[in-house]
Amino acid sequence: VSAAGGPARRRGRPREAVTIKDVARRAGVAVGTVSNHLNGTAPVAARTALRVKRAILALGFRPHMGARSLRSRRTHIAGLVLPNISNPFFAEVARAIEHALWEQGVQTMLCDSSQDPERERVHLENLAGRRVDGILMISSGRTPSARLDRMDVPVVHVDRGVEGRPSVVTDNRLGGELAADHLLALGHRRIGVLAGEAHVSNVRERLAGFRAALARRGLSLREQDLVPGPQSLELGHEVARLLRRSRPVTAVFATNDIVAVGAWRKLLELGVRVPGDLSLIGFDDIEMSRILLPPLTTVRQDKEALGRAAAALLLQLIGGGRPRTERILVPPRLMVRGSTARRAGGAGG
Amino acid sequence: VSAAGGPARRRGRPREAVTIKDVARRAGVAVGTVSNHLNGTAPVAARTALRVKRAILALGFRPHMGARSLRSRRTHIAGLVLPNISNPFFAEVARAIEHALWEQGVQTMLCDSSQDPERERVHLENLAGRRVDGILMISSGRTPSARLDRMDVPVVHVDRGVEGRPSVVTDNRLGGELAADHLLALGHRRIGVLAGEAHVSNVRERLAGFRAALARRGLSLREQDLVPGPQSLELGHEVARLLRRSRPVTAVFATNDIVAVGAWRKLLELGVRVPGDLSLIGFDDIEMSRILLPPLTTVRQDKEALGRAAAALLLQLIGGGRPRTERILVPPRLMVRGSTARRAGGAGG
DNA sequence: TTGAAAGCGCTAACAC
DNA sequence: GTGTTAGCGCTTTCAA
Repeated sequence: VSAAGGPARRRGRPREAVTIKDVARRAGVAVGTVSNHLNGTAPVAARTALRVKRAILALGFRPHMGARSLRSRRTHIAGLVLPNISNPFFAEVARAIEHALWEQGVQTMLCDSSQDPERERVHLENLAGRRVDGILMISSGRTPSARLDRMDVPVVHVDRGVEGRPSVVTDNRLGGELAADHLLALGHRRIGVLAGEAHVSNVRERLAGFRAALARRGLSLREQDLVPGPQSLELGHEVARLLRRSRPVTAVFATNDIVAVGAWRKLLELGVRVPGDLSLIGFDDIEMSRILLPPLTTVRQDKEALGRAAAALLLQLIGGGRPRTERILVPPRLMVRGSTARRAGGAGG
Repeated sequence: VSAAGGPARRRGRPREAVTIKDVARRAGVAVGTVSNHLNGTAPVAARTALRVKRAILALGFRPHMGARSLRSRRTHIAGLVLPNISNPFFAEVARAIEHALWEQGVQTMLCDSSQDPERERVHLENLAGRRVDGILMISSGRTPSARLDRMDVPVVHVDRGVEGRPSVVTDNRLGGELAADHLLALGHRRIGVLAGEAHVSNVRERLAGFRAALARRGLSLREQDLVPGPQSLELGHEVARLLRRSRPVTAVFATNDIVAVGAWRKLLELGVRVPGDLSLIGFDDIEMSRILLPPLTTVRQDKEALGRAAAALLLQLIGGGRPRTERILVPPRLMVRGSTARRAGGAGG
């Protein structure tokens, strides 16, 4: 054995990387043995193990995950594609996902698509190129189905489900019903909706549930009382339009809390009292909803459950076993707070 | 040329991975040539290039980034370690960082430390094991310096600077001064502070600036008017304590907007009018600050600039060139909105 | 138990 | 211009 090369001398910043080979040499064993020790692949004699351990410590050896992945074909990375990490709802879901994955030794590659299908495409491509083990995705709602077909990595949709693909979503339809039933029980009959965009699946579902609940009472949503548009504070401001009707609405359902907050703000500016003059209900239950005064009545999504279930489903898919169900529905919960009240001066029923 | 193997038949989910070798065979060229074509490492004849291109398309070949990294010693991954992605300020910075890195072909590994030094340690270790090209880090403030020393990857601190290490931070000291000067100009003399924790560097800096501005007027912050604690809504609630003094404060400086929002909420509950009875100023300028009524006067941090500068600095460090400066200061900006006003009934000056 | 050696998919020398 | 080949750091047969 020649002494050529010498042990890990450190120069400059990136100190000479120490490899499993260096460890083997120093411990006087074969690289395979070090590997076995590291992974418990095969039994290693206690004495040998000790020497290996010492060598690792002395050299400050750290296994190279990339090289490991090349052989094992597992990167222990999952991609997380979402429309906007600054959106508090997505951020909370992202956090739950990151934590759940991390507990299983999987790291999260953050991909912010800005709700842009093209950017989403590039991210998907990059993730595939990295051979990530799987992908969790809150879709822009405009992801071509063919693109998903071509992925040779398991993809689980979160929050915004996609027909026929593994999805973990809140029972949005039920959520919509909860919102409607709550307002109806308070005597409201003329209800406006700040709706969101039709290509976002959960918006459609919430609306469907909402309409169904109205229909059960023989009521229906008048098209003029529905304001579509991207879910944002600005859409919330449109609440003003719903009040300029000849027969204005007495309650408003916003399909998410951001929109509801926008409406809340506008109403305050306009001097419309909530819930005195108008009841307001949102969806999601982001932290901010609790803070407003009056606090916002809303349909709560369990972000933690959403994230954990999505991570778990993805892990199952990666594991290869076809799981029992590929569509997981997380129950929503009505949070009655201060922004909704019985219809003023109404005849009721 | 034998037909053995045949073209990419897809079976099951993970379709037989097609490698550069397959492409080479199909195009009837050497792997080196394919590589050259892919990377522009060496000129490739137009005719050859065309055949390679065709083969790539036909086979649906996608270069394996992992294998590539193993040779090139560049993963094109940066780690992003932060205390809590659900915190709107961190989320906005994270978004700016992700976008800036992405534009340079670098992907972001999200590591949420939950402000926990131990979790932070494991994340740092994982990132090192992955041989990420660099790390951007919003430290828990309790990261042992030795840990950072051991990293053989460039680390850039964001938002919370660390003495003697590459950092990109808002000029927090100046920010603190801006806040104080604003309140002083409005005639306030007795000012309370909802402070945060001393191990967070930017809290210290903001406080120092705040104190310095007071001192210039011959004033000083009385210890009893300073409430320390983790920056959260709950700390904001403590504003009540500042009002129970024999000579209560007329203005309050919260070292971040979350705390300010907590205070705002508490004050509303208590029937204390803002800014009529009490002026309130925050720090950060998160989206929510604009939405409250009255909107919150605050010291704005430019999250976009912070993120971009941090990404740029990290990229420079990775490139190897020692950049001009390793401590970048982003200027803050006072946003005067509705939550501060001239001291009521004060004698002024 | 342990050692030797063959790759994982790709890049980078170096020949031709 | 293009082909060949030696690794990058690791796991995983297969022998010994």
